[in-house]
Amino acid sequence: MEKILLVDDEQDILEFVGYNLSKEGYEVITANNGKDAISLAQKEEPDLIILDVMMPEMDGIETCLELRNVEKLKDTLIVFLSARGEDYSQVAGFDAGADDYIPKPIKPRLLVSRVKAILRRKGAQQEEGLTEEQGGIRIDREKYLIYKDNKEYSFPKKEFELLALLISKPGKVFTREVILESVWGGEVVVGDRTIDVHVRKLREKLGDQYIKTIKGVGYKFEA
Amino acid sequence: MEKILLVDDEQDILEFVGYNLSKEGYEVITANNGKDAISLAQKEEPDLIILDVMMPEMDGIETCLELRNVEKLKDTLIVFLSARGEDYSQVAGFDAGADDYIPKPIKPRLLVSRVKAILRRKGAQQEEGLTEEQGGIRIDREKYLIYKDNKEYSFPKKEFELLALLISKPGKVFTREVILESVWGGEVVVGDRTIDVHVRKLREKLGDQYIKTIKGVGYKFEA
DNA sequence: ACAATAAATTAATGTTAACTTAACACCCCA
DNA sequence: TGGGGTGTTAAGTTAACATTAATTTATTGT
Repeated sequence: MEKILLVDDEQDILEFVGYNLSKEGYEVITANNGKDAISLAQKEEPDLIILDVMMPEMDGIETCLELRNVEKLKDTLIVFLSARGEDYSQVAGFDAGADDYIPKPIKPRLLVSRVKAILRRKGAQQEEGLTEEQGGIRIDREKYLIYKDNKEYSFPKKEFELLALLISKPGKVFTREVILESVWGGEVVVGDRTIDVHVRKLREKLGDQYIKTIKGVGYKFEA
Repeated sequence: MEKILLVDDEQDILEFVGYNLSKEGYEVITANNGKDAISLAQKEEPDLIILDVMMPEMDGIETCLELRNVEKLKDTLIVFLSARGEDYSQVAGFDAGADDYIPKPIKPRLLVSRVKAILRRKGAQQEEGLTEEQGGIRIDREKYLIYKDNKEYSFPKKEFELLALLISKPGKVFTREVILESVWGGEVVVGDRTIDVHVRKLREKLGDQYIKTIKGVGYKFEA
């Protein structure tokens, strides 16, 4: 049974969303602020965390960033609840490392289908982890090797990590912020062109067709 | 239970692949040439068709093209089996309307995980398709893509954000002021015609019927 | 420990798509 | 019939990215 941590300051929402999810067979645990959420998440290691964006003291974005800094929650799924119109929250949310978002007002059916979809995607990724390849390129973290056309290549660390990140969710656009955060880590500040140059190297080695630029947004991998 | 139609001229392959798939709980039916495959597909309407590229008389590509001409098989999944090295078959196969391909020699585990992945992708599409679509247009923020008539388009950022805003509340009129605030952000001051031009571009790409002008008020999206 | 080599970053400059502006056409209504 | 509001096109401008080389920083081998 999949475990979902629900975080919101409003008791109503916790009950409403919690009810709908447990009805579908999920195990639901709750917290009503960011702090509790973080400690509870570490103890319970849920499969999915649903965070309200708007909360007093520590909002969803902030909470999300903190969660992402916890090693064992690195690939826990995080989904935001955000009011329509707060369009910015989507962008900011994805920057903070969210995997999806659910618009308010909450419609039970949409909620449930989103949650199902995202958990399925995760299951899919884990299952495919070792065997599945994307667009003829396979990556082996353990051996630190890239396979393409039956040949194996050994990439430098940063290039490897960058490729691994992009390929981990083919099609998804990763912003520069997310890339920096994820490949270079928290506080490191590197120049503006560093990512570009690494992308260049990857394209040089793999061919231009794999990594696509979305101007003003970021980069993505495509098969 | 999902139904898979297996097409190959070699009895060995049919048995080998068929065995591995039915072991995983799929219902497997078989044909050993293109002609039979087409008539069987029409009768049985399988969820997935696995076609060997190399077959006497009518090869996989040709069979695939014919299958794609049958209305009720339009979105049936088709996967090719092709010998390594016949790299071209991938290209030709995808041109013919294939959804994936499995390389020979066939490794049972890869085969099964590919089949699972592709059927899951289909399931996901169908389920998610319903959630956020307006008038045949769907927006995927994560991939930064617009889908219309099963085709995907990549829009520049401002156009994307503008469309996303309008489509977020179909029918609602957004004033120029609100649009500027939301797409361009707080303090930016741009000229009077800027929004018009972006609307023009969207209409050019999507067709005129979607974005409606309310004179003296603003713009809205309509299905 | 040192040179040799590779990797990562910065710097400088080129390139281009995206965005904005400008100029004018149109249309409807007072 | 003229003015407010919008549509259209093309031309101008710029922000973002690409590219290449130079420089700094790590890693490796002896």
